[in-house]
Amino acid sequence: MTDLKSAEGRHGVALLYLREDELRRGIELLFFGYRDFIAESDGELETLGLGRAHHRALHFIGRKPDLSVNELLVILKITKQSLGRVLKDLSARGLVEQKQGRRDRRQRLLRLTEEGNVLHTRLLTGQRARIARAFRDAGPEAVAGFRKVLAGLISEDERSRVLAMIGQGS
Amino acid sequence: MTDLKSAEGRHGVALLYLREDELRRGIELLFFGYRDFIAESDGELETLGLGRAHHRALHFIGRKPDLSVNELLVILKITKQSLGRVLKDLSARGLVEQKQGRRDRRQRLLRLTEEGNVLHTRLLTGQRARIARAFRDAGPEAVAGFRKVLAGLISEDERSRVLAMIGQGS
DNA sequence: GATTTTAAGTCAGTCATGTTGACATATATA
DNA sequence: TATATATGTCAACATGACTGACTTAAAATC
Repeated sequence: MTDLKSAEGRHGVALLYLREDELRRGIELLFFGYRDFIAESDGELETLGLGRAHHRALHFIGRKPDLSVNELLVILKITKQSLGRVLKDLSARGLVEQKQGRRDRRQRLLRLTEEGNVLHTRLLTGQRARIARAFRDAGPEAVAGFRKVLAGLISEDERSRVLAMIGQGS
Repeated sequence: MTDLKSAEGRHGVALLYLREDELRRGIELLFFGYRDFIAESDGELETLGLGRAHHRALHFIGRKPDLSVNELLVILKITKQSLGRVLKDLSARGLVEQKQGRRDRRQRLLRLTEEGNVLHTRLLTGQRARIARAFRDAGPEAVAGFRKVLAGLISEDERSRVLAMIGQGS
């Protein structure tokens, strides 16, 4: 009855799920859900003297071995200098190694060491457990919706590229 | 055929959406979707010399005026010292004001000034536009699924409290 | 009424992670 | 040969978190 601003479709149909407070709920759910999901690995990382930045790099390197530094920069959207520090830490701890590219010898291709892979797997397993529980509790249709909405939140000019990188579907 | 680890239900039914790579996709979608969603307000904030921390505080104060400092601390899950700096900035810029609680005079109740409310509205409008587009493109069922999954990602021991705070449903 | 707990604020120091800007080196490409 | 690209590095700085210690005022409890 109240608070239906910008929630009327062009046929006068009330699009209830687009009401202001429904949008606010979506925004806040994203905040709390993301926060708690991401906080999960923190304990494990802390014992190793690593942070979330290291985790992100580890994730994308583990996911696609022989990734170039530049590809990783594009994925993470941080500066070369920021990533440089992270990679130095990971190398120093023997979690990541770099080798010269064969086709392009300017490139330094990144991959996890065996030890790095162990950590990557351990962290990923924890995150998968959490998201798997949420997925299972919510059911397959909900999961499809979850993806659809998140895909729509990705910057339009990168969406197709990002979705292609993430994998089929979406 | 391949990669069905932990994706078989106890009846042997392949729960495709729980396959390892589907979970990974979910994790990555969350990363990219959240990142781009959150990055949106940054420009506007930067021109004011404010950051995301200020935005979060502003959001929850605007959303529930006369919030106590402690309530805000619980919501944001940061330390008193971190919040202190943020509130000092917001007060100094005349965006937030504090008044003594009447029932409990130890409390400092927070609310936005008129100017603070203008900024809050401006930022929220931008975020709403983005999420509204994603919601509209995805449709109501997808939105319901989006919420269901995100609610499931919230820490179990706080979930009901957080969901109650966010609002009806979910 | 005295004691303890709670709400809030503050000072000081540290850490993680991001930023700019400038510059160097090796290699690929035009 | 000249230019562009991929990477790395030095230095300085900003933001937003943290810990630990301590204060003040008010409420709650003994």
